Amino acid sequence: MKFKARTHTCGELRESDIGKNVVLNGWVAIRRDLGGVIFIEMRDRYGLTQIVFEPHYNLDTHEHGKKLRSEYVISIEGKVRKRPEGTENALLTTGQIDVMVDKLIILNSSETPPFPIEDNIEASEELRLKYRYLDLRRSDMQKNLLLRHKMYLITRKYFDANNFIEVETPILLKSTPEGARDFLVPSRLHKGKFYALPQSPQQYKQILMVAGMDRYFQIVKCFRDEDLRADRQFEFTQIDVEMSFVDVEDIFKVVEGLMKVFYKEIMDYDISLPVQRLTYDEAMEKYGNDKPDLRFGLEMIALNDVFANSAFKVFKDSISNNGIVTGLLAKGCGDYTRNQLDNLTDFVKKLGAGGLIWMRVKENNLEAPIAKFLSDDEKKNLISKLGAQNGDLLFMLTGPKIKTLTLMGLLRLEMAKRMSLINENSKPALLWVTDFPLFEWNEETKKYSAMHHPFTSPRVEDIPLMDTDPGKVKARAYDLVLNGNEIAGGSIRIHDSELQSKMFKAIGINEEEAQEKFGMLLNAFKYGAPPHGGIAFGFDRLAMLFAGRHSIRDVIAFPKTSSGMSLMDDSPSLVDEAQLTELHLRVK
RNA sequence: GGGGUCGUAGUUCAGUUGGUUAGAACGUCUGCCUGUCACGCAGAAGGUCGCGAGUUCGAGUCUCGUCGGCCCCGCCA
Repeated sequence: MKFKARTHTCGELRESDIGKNVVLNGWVAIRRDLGGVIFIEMRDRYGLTQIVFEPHYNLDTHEHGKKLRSEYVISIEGKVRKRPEGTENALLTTGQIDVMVDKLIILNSSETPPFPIEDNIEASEELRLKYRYLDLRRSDMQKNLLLRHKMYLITRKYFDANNFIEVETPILLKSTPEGARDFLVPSRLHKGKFYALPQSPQQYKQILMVAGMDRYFQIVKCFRDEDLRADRQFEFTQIDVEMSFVDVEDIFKVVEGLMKVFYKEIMDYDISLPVQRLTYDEAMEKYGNDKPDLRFGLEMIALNDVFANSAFKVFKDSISNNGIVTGLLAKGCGDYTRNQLDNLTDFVKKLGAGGLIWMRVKENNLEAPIAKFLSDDEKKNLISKLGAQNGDLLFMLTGPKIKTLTLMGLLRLEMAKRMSLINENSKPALLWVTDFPLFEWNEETKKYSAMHHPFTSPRVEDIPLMDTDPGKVKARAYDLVLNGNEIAGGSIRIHDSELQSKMFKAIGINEEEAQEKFGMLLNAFKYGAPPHGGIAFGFDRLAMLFAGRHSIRDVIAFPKTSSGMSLMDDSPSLVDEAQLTELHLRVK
């Protein structure tokens, strides 16, 4: 089918183009056939233009135009005309003009789409994913992909300007049991052996430092076979960064610089630097979360000293077992009904809490089922410590430290929702969380494991603790948090083999095992590894936040559902027996 | 692995205590209509009530199972 190259896009024509003969190519967005005259809104990536078929203007073309339906692909030639007085459409950038059609070529017809191609549609996400090519035809989604594209450019420009080099690393590599579950790829040539897809290019980027690349970055796909969430997909994109001869502050400077450029170029907003910081311990104690949302306060308060000598058995047991009592003050919520409170109790119980202690503050006293177990002093101290006033509601949780703080952190978020404390338009709350624990106690294996990864450097002053009290060792690890979302995480790495051995020993990996699992990196380190460190951004999450969305699926062209299916291509799927045989596999 | 929630026309939804022929809006189709922009008017077609069992004289509605979407906990170095 012959058609001419467009002279203009569908978002381009203005009053200054009146009188021009133009060619437009695009889709039929909306048809309004008034019988004697047909109006078509023609759409492409750039916008909408109203084209007009009129019998007096061109009888044959008008006749032909009657065939048009939604989403037909057309090419038209016509003359730009000023719209008659009073019929301009201020909602369209092209609303001052019409294109009177001289010639229409129908390049393709279309079945009626299952949902309209427009913004603010009510189609279910399931349907949108099945017909993703139609979903992506919507300007809403095209805007998101355009934003993503812009972010790739900003990223590459920024790192290039700062002397970083983008290097690609392998997609097929050795499986390492540490960390997330690997996606495995069976080897055809090596019977019974497997490659893994990268969870991140961690070891490769460190090796690039050994190779003297000095400053590396990469926009890279990573893969983790873990359950999906609104902000987690099997495959996701990182901005991966590594630098030599640096300490924490150098990394922060580079990252903050990038965030500044992002905000400036995407939102035209000047963020104030440096970004504020909290240690992991502070974040957990005040917000019950290692990625706290600081757009609102609602801080938790540790109450162990208030109840240090409490006769209340629940507190007494908890505190003597090294647990914590944490409190949360909900200002002005003293009028919550018993039903609402039962509902909140249910909320924390379902998350694993034993129960929820609540108290209404009334006439400078506390009204609650457990009030009778507390001494007058305790009540007084509790009120003053939380800064509670009449009409307030307070919550307490007690139990093992991290678990209890986490639960209260979830209640904090729930209360923030109920109290409407989260304003989506408030200024961005950027935050560094620092001094993460180096180790994490694994109850199942009864062993310590690396919280970040086993190449993370401890704080120098904590190195002696690695032998005596591993739980107390802090790492030179950090996360960047934006509005309660972890958007980047990294660490200064170990580059000294003696310290590395100590690290492996602490997490119960002997020399032989270390060589077997991490030999590539350990061998490289024998030949002059510079001190180095880095960070990796969750690119999709960042794009999601800049797009003002609540799911990374909205900024990924072809995402999977929360059960890991692709509704458009119906994967995962069964494969031929022959394929399995070739790969030396048998399905149990 | 666990919790919550949803699944009815192409789409978004309503559907009472289990009871006649399952409704509405939008969309689609047909006819009329020369300035619409949510075009209008008149009419029509369109249903495996996710799927499978069970209870019942009778199931969209109740029970069990199962599949799928979304959210969360666990998990995600």
